Amino acid sequence: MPELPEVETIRRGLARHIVGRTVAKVDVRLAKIFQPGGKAGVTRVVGAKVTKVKRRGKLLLIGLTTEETLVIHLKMTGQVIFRESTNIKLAGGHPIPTVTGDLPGKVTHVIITFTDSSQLFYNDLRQFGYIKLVSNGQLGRLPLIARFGPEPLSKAFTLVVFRERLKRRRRALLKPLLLDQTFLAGLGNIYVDEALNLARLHPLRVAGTLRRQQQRALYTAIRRVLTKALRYGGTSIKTYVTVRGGQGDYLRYARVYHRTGKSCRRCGTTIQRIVVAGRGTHLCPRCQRAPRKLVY
DNA sequence: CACTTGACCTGTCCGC
DNA sequence: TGCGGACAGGTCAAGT
Repeated sequence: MPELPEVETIRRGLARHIVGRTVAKVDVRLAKIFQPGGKAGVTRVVGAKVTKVKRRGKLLLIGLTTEETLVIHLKMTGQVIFRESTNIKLAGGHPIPTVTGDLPGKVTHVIITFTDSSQLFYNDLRQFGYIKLVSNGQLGRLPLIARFGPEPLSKAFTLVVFRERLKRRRRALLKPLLLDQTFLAGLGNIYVDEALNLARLHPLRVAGTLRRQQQRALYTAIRRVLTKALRYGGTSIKTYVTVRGGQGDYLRYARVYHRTGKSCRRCGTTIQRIVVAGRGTHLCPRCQRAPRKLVY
């Protein structure tokens, strides 16, 4: 599920709801999700107050007064859902659309209860995600974080920086390159396809062959796509929900992702699906011309 | 260096 | 209705 726009949407929701709350209890139902597991980790969190909620790449970082941080990776199907209290209905009175429809449900693996009895649920159908507890001093040394590339929406990520990084990876193919979190932190399968289409570049183009104008187009496309997705609260396919259980709306505006067989919004050509880097890849074969001599 | 594949899991969907 | 296979938003390690 969650790429930068989804994780950032969740971050904003969390920041609004849990900052200042104090952890009363942590219920770990599936041990491997909460690391370190056992009593040790749980004990360190109980009594701590949430000071801030940040994001780096696709990671959620929940800062605690204990100088430790809960690091959450949602991977493919993780959900973080906040409920004010067990007795208060959600806005609109709608049930929370989790995978199973229940909350907690059978895919709820961790429940954090705050002292005011509000709760945070970690759901994960495929169980790829995790919650780690890391001291703030060690945060930057987490392998994932240590190797992250720039934040695509940050001021520091300029066209000049992008060009420099492309130069260093000139032999890479665009799709795997953009999926690589050490190149840029936060893009995933959806927004890579979207950005490449907007920039009119084929996923199998070799990075070093881009003309300057195409480098610029790609840079702009990445930022525009992410910004737009953020505006619509991300993309809900199957399991992504916001902190309040809402859906992201970006799929309505998607250019190619999840649109195999439909017509390109720009030229009407049928959107194609190919496999690149082992991932389903969507493109318009007319807007995104295949590199010379490439047959797939 | 850089790509591909399989692994980690559970569920859905589609064709037969 | 059942069954097998492909596929699903992400990383990681291993192989080429």
